[in-house]
Amino acid sequence: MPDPASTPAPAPAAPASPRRSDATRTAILEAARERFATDGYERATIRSIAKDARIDPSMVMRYYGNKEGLFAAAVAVDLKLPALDAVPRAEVGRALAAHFFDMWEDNEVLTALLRVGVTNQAGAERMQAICRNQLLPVAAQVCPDPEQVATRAALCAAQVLGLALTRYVLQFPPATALVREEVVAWLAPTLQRYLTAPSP
Amino acid sequence: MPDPASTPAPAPAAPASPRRSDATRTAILEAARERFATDGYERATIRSIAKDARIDPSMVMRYYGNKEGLFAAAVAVDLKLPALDAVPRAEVGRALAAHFFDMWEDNEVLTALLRVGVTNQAGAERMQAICRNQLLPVAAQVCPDPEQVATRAALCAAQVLGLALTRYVLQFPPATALVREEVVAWLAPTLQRYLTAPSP
DNA sequence: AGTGTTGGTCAACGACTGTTGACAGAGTAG
DNA sequence: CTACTCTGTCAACAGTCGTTGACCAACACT
Repeated sequence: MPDPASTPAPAPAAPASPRRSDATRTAILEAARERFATDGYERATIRSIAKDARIDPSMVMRYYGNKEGLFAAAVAVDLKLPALDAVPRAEVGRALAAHFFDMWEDNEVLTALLRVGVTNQAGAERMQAICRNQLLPVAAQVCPDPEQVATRAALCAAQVLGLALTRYVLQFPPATALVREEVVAWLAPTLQRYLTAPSP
Repeated sequence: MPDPASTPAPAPAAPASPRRSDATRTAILEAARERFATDGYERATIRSIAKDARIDPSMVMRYYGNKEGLFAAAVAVDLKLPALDAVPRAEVGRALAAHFFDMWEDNEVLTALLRVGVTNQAGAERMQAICRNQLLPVAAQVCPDPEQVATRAALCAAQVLGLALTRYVLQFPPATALVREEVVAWLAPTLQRYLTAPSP
């Protein structure tokens, strides 16, 4: 049966089998991440990715099946969110804002996912899954009402994604001019209120 | 000299010349807006737009020159922002939040611009121009420090665009489930603080 | 009437896309 | 050495894209 997304490993039970093509595989993934981040899904062509990785386009197909498989393999996001019940309740907003800034600032995977999610259904679902699996549990640690956790997490996501959009994708000058402390200082009270304030 | 974006009006000084093809022209623009809003720039093909408008793809080229010209003609955004110096200072956040919600809710041009701006340079510049020409002057009416007007307007844009992204483009369930009063109640204090609060 | 402009259809072009299969060297096990 | 798998290159496929120009019908003007 065809299984294009998985690697054709000879030993199916091998947890880590170093292959001679690992260098090529990672080169493809790196080029793919960069292209997806700067061009979005449609304009990031397999040919351009292959050229960046200095290999033939057919290698991409062999190792990752098709373009969707390549995207799935290239974009794996771990937000590395800290446990919010370990920080003082009045500082969760600041902690989240600082963490998100640091994650976005040197992680082109997040930009790639944002750009792709806007025009590609699979990308949008991936973003939704990340929010549900990674952001929601952390929000649940500090939200007062369990019924509102999803709403409050979505509001936080909206604020963070909105800043990422204007800063990294649209590159509005006032948004790109902000330094770390400014971004954190402006966003912290917003996230704090979305997470812990009583429902308006 | 080629001037593909302008209409080939016989009388160059005529302010309003009703042409026999006006119905076709508006049909093209409506179909283009809808396609750009749902598919983004790359996947909204001229052929699909022409099929929606029930005409031949070559008509699009004749009337709007090329795809970029079509986009420029189809997406003309007027935020219709109210004068903020006319509302009580403590309510500018709520007024803005309510206005943006009403604008986004039944205006697919805004969704089209957001989707296109993420993958198309011209779209991004268009968004930036709208913020600069329409949002900035209104923000200047209520911002305490003239030097910070651009920053505060950008923060408001980030929050509004972030909610639009999660609600209309990515369609996160918690974001789409919010009703008007909830959106306004959650966003109003944020916009109020971004516009009028002292610099953090 | 005839003549020129405008609205619209049709077929095709070159370029580019994702994708496929045939084929050639490098590495390894027997 | 032989046999075989793995890695990589090359050429081509079918389809779609934006775009163009030839051609015809409907109208407007004189």
